Amino acid sequence: MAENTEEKRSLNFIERIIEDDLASGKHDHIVTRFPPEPNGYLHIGHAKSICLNFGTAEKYGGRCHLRFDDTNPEKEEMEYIESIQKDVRWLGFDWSSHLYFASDYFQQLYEIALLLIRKGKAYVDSLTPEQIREYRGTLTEPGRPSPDRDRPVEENLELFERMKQGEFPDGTYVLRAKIDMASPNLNMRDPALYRIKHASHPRTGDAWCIYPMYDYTHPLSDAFEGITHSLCTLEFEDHRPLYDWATAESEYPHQPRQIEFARLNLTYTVMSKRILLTLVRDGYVESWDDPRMPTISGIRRRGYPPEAIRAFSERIGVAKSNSTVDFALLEHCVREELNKRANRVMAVLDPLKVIITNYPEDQVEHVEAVNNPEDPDGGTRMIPFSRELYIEREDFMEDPPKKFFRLSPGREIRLKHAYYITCNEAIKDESGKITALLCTYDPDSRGGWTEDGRKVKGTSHWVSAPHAWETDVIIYDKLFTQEIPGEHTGSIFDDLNDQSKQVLKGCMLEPSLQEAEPGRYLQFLRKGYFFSDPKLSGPGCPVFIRTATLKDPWSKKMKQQKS
RNA sequence: UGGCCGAUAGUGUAAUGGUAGCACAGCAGAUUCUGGUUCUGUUUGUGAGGGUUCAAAUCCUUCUCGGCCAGCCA
Repeated sequence: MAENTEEKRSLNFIERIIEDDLASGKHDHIVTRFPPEPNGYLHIGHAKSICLNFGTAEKYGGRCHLRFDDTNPEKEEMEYIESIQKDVRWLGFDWSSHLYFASDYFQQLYEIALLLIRKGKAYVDSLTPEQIREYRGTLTEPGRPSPDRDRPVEENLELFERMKQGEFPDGTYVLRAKIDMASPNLNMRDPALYRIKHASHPRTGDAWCIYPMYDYTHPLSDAFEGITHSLCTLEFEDHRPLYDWATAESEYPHQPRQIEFARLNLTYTVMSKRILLTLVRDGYVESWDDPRMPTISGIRRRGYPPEAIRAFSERIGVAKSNSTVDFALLEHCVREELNKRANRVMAVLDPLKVIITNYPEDQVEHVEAVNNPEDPDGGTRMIPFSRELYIEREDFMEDPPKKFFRLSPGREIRLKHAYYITCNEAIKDESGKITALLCTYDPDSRGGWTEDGRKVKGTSHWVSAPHAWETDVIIYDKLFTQEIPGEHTGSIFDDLNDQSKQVLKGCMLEPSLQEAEPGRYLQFLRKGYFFSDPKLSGPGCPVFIRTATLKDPWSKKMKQQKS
């Protein structure tokens, strides 16, 4: 059909495997899964995995399951189960009816454990955790068999039953796979399959006091669900032989295949759950969904659109080498999306009063403003203009450097959508601080242009003073000052950016903004992309936070010259 | 000096024996009622040595560097 017109995009190594499997007839459809443990909030690294799993399934007309790996009741909570579902949906993915929980398989898993025992492939061990570690050997020395390794099947069965019945306290017994204590891969040295935990599970309550381990549960869950390609991160590479052992020994007809890829690392951020928890717990940020956090809930509040995250995920690709993606690429994807859809509005964040001396005292007129030049259907709105206005303080310089083409004494600029104005005088207070600018306007320049076609290089945004809505605006910046936090200082907490949150008081916004509903993506003209934070906004009083700056070569150049 | 995996511009990722490409970042310019967007141009790369071949990022080999593994976590 449209084959010729479509550019042939190169495949990543996972797609290559899938296409081979489809071509060879090994599979006629594919099934993937996203398997979070509900023990915390999802972050941008999980977003990569979500996009990869759901996106790949979508691409090949298959399906992707959302499965919670809830095998450790001590760490897991209902709250996380809900937030994770919300995050996946927000990213734009749909598991339809395929929502699963490893805990739903507890009975099935238990029965397979019985099978393994009967086959002589598993045994109940009474060694303590410390002893098991000793017996395991080291990276360079083989392990030794546990004294319980050759316990008779009947005895194993009986003990396992009693474990299940709750006869033993935590840690007294464990069910172990009987594989190879001399394997160079430590995961194969008789790994634990079941442990005793007298803990209440968020979903199964007190029905069980033995819980299966990840290495046992995960491959079998994949098998039960007919997962064809089980995508996980690199650190599970060493577990693959065990994954294959479990699916084979279970004698379950479907054999899934585990494929590992490199997890996402991003400059200027940390992805470790432990550190993120510390940031929240010790008050470095305000919450899990603090807009500075790399959590999905954080970036959602920050005003990053889900489409941008998906585009980002697409662009970073997927491979097997450890890598760290430039944060600038994420911001690029955010700007690219927001440029298309964010309406342009005017907000003066650091106001400087401008008085148009030749404009009638009580006159107010309304000028028409295009909402989004990138969107032909974006429409226009009317903005009040009057004798007294605010412009950005940084848009005026008394003694401007070269290439400064904003306002200064005797110079003319354009007020966006309105008129040309010329500055005549800067009013100062006793301390020498400029308090107001006296300007004149050209009545023939209404709308921001003139018949004579004279060039006006500078354009400023502005707000009519009597109509302005005065409010605070929150400016967020990177949480860390270093590309790799802690790389040089040894502690990521020494590299925190103490300027990561600033509340700007007394900002002057165009009046229509007071009506902005929560969750609006906006561009404050020349200042950046802003978002009405759904968490902080109330009816009639949206709270705007900065999502990202605009690219700004001028201020970058000024900063470079300073330093 | 155990095992497994990896190494391509600054960053990320293609090229699977036949012209090393794309994106971001950087730089320079054009356009612009946002110093935004858009457009054009451009700097920079196959970790090292050896081998096979007419031809190697790609195959073989040695080395170097990096990551992961000794939870009854996932």
